[in-house]
Amino acid sequence: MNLEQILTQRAEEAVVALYGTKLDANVLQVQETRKEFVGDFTIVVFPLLKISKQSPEATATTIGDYLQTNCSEVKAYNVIKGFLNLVIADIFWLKFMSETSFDHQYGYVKISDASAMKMIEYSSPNTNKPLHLGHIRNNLLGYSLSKILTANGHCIIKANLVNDRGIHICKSMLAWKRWGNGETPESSGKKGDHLVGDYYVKFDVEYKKEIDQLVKQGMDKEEATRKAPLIQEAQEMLRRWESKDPGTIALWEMMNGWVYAGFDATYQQLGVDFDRMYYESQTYLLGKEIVMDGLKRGVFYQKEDGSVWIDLTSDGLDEKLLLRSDGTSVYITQDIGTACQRFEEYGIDELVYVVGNEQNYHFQVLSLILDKLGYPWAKSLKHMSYGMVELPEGKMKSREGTVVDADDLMAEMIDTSREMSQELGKLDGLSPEEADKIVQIIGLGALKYFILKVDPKKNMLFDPKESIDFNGNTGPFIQYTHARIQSVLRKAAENNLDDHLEIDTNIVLNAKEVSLIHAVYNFPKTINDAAETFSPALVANYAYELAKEYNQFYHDYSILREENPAVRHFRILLSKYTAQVIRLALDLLGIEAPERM
RNA sequence: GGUCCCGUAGCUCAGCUGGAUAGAGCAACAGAUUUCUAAUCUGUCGGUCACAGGUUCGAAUCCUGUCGGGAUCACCA
Repeated sequence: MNLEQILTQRAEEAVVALYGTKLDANVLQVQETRKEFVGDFTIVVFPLLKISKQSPEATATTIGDYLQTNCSEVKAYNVIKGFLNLVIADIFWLKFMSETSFDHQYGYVKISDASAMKMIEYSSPNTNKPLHLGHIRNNLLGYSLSKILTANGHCIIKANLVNDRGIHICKSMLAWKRWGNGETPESSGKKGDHLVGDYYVKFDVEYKKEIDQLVKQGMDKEEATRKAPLIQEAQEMLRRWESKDPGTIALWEMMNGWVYAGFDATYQQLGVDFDRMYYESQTYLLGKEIVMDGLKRGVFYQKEDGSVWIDLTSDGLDEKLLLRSDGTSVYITQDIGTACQRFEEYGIDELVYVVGNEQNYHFQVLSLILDKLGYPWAKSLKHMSYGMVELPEGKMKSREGTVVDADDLMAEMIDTSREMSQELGKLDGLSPEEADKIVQIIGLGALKYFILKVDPKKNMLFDPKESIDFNGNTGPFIQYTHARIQSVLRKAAENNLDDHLEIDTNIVLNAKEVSLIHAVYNFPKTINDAAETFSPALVANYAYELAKEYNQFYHDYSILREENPAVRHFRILLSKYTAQVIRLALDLLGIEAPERM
């Protein structure tokens, strides 16, 4: 039970004792006291006036008196209008400090009683082009969310569904066959995913030329788009792929292999990974039987041309196609199949899709269909919907070449962090390997934090100039605070000041110290909230607040020069815990916290 | 047109299960270094929380409407 819950309970007892009325749940609000007032927690008494039949001030004072007398955690109180501010006894904070262990990962996070098995699908790239900034947001969110859910005691399976088939892959294959001259990643020195992406672009360029040509010859634009020889050839290639033509399959496997090698490198640098890979080439036929079965049971209906539909108009949605008139699957058919497969294969309790908000409608429909099919877990599908990443010059458009490539972006961030580190002399005395490592940690920390600090569901603006700022609300600022605390701790160790770090419960805390402990104390709550709302941004902003809090603490005190050993030990320990919580919070974001920088 | 999301300082963002005088960072200006890392800290400037109603002791927060921005409504994935 945390402090807020204890106080809520005590206050409810107080109301029973003083006014003889039992309150409904949630009538009583305990919240943190705002910085400008004295106190740690505040109870708002306005809702109690009907019961107390007293003025706000009198009610607050009466309850304050009771709590001070009967609740050992409450040391003092003050009343401002209808707000009862409670001051928590130092002994509570000191006990918290001495009883809590931060040494192992999440060791002190209360694991919820019903810890669940969850699968979280993220990344989901196409194999016809390299990853870009939008994928970075997806990957960072997915990876961070999986860590946050793990920290809450859940068992998480990280899954990636690779879209490795379809007309877009055939476009790359065709262009490579025609204009590639046997170019490979080895022969060209290009990363495999970039190489294949280049041929995808090449196809588009040539395809456009053909369309223009046909239009010039008087053909209708739409017809030209359909009848251009290149697109027809690509479609023919897709048919050969689907009939498992050996030559086509071999080419497909070779080029996809290049792409996977490229993706692996990107994933590795970004620091994300997966427990289970799914490939659309293996799953795209799933779901058809389930749809046919649903048709038999009358959940779906068939039109005259043989296509299968579901009518969702009574749910405020539209009619949705499930099987084409030629009997082949569409996107959602496959998703129905893979969802069933996953719940059967792993017995998971929840399936989370990290997918952009342009697919909100799709997932709404998917969940509804599965519900109508009678699957009890249909409501356990969760869509972690996130907004688009925009650039100062507008939206990313691959056609207009305004896409920010993931590999380029990471390289740029690292370069910038190297320049800034060098300017400040931070790399002096480091070996080239050490310098590379630190520069990478900081550059990527800046990128990850910049993206994760924003509420996932909102569209965000990515301004490259601002993202490489290392001051203020940024990843490097938090990393730097952590590194500086480590420096303090090293110094303490050198001077043998940290060898018996038990807490003297008689020392008196000041406002800054209480404020810092309070911030540390809030970490588990933050992780819980982040898991419930699918929002790594809560953890990010928490980490920043904590780092800022520590910087203020540090500037007012010469920790190691403090002469009272008990106080000195306490401050060293508080520094240590703060550093550990910062490191854990950054870890939940997939950001490393270096010991020095 | 239907549905969903967003609108908070010049800019980027917090705050949203209703609570006190709406907060940070950037930018601008003024300061701070005998001390553990100045990638730091302190201060000043900056607001009709898009607008209008409603709910109530109290609304940036909840409801309704309007305006503005975005997404989506394919026999694409």
